[in-house]
Amino acid sequence: MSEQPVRARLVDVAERAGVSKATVSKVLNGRQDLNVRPETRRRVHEAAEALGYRPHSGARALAGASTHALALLVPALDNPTYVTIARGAYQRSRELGYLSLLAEDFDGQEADESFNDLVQEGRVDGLLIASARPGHPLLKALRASPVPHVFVNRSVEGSERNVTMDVARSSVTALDHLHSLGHRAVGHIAGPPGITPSDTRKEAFLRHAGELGLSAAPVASGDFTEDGGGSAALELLRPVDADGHPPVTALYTSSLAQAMGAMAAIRSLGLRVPEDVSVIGNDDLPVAAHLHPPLTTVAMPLYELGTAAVDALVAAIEGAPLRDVVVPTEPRLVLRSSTAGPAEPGGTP
Amino acid sequence: MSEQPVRARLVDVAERAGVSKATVSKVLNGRQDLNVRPETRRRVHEAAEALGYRPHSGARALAGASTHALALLVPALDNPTYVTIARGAYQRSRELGYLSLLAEDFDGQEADESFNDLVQEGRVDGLLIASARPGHPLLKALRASPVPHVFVNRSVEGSERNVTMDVARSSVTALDHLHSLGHRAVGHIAGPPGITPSDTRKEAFLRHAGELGLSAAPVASGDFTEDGGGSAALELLRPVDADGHPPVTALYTSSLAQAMGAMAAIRSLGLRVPEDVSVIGNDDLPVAAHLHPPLTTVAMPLYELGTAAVDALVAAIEGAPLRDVVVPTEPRLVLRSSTAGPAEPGGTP
DNA sequence: AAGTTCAAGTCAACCGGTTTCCTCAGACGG
DNA sequence: CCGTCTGAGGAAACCGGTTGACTTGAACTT
Repeated sequence: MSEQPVRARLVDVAERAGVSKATVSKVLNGRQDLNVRPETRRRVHEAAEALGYRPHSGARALAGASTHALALLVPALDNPTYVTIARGAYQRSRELGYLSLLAEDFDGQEADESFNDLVQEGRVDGLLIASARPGHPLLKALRASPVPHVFVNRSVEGSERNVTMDVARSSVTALDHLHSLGHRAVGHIAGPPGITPSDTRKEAFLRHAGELGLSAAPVASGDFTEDGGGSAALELLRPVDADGHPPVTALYTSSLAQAMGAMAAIRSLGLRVPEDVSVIGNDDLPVAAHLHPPLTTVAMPLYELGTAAVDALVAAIEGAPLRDVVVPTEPRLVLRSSTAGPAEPGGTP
Repeated sequence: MSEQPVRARLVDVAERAGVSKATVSKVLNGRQDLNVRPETRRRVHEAAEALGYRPHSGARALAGASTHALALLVPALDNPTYVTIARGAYQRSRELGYLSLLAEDFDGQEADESFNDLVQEGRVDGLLIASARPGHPLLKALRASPVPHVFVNRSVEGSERNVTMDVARSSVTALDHLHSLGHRAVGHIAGPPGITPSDTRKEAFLRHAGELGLSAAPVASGDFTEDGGGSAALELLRPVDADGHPPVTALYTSSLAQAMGAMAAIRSLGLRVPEDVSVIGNDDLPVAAHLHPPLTTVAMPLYELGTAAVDALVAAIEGAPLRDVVVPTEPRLVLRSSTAGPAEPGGTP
């Protein structure tokens, strides 16, 4: 029954604690430029607690203080990669006393709207942007109205506010695995060109393929979707030779959806996974274990990417200078059944 | 260059249009209790446009008006079902001049926090709740502080504010399909007990199985996940008889993830989909087409569920009385390759 | 001609916080 | 004994909107 039917306000807390609004505000915001007796401090906290006081975010924002809210813009919510990042961001936000709002930014379609709704209307203090790409409308808006913001996963060249993972390393990990199984002709299904993690992964793939001395390392681009992966896979697997062997014996894809599309494409050519073609995908999401066959992946620190991005953004909001950050956790190989040694040359008909 | 570096405020618009703040506010909010000359009205709109004016949501909320924001609470964002609902909600919100915020409510874990952050701190005008279940902490909080809210998909008995789909019909559609293929023993993988769409689907399944005179219609429950579907499938498929035939020749699952788990379980018993066991899943999400084999589904109007929920909630916020709503679009069978006629009795070894 | 009505806006209080500048009492130094 | 300093907290302005009461000039009645 200590529950009030109506919201408790700052004055209510002040009255109950026997002090003024000003004092309550200062105490609850933990300002150290202030002298209050421990006893008073205690009374204030007690009153706030008892009344279940929650500051009105609008009033706070109006008074020139922080809204204690961030927004995360992701390009596609049906891509579990972003959901994982979002979870990390949400959790870390909480820990830092911020609320993180999630918005889908269909590759720029909604960017301006979201920007207006969230930033211009003063709902958030900063932006986590996972949907950046060259020419994105948001980039212009951000220059006009310089809200604190960081770029997550997809970086923006020269912005000095990118929070990313070691994606180059993921290509190396994937290739090393396939190489150690005996594969010498490996194809890579990249994401759309121009998107940084995609480009970086591709360059690292080509470089390391050279270092390993692979006999073939073709690359095809496609959307991060099943269809994108499917058509890219067909590009890489054709033409099959007289014995029915495709030009590569393994595929390394940029997303899980692409891996699914690639596996379907492989089957459509009458080939099997992994007997004829091995497949390894990026990002170890729960579904990977439930595909047929279960997919070998390179696990990326997505959750951690989310937390790191929030750390950087909150620091920026609180006045620290921004700089590029790469989360330290290394990509990790998760072995399942979609990769195996290649059929011996001239082997099974 | 019409871009101002600083936010335009109401006074700025008023000044530019040569009227008072009050007039601008009334004009922009389209209040009809007001007399303004069309000419004045035009000038106001023009000025607002030119300055790129956006009302500060906090100021607005503080002044006792609406924040023009809603929140959607979903139990799991990695379930694309909810993402689809969220998209419908988001889109419809926009059309109605609201912003819809998405929050993950891990089956009640985060409910109180979210409630505090969003409702108590005055960030939103209403709640769309897709994560309801009996005993959910939110239900108590909602009674204490009666914010406008509706329950989406998962209904709350007697609340008179449920927005749902015709899930009973989806069971009928699925069963009719399997029956027409010749299946007479069909198992159903239900969701966790106590969650309404799950219970309703199950009851409809049993009723219609009776109407069709099926020889067997066992039900097993499991989480909406792959693992949940997998273990439920094993329950239903065991024991296999001397010929290796399981007790049912088809499975109808409550979620796509369950269907994936079920297909893996079927294979683990050395059986094939659809030759030995057919599988049909609920909700036609894009991935369904890319599974192996492509999954036959019952398409539910998820997007529309999202839009209908927003319609109901906004109506409630604007003062209309609430009532239960069922979206009119009927479940639709989407035929793919995971369903086929059962093997003839005593057929393939 | 004076009173009434109405259209077209304006005034100013208010929402719930934050922050700057003050006050006030007691301690302390000279 | 008086001036000053300092610790502890208060008064009030302000943020940017909304809203109901109020003003004003013109037209319309009687």
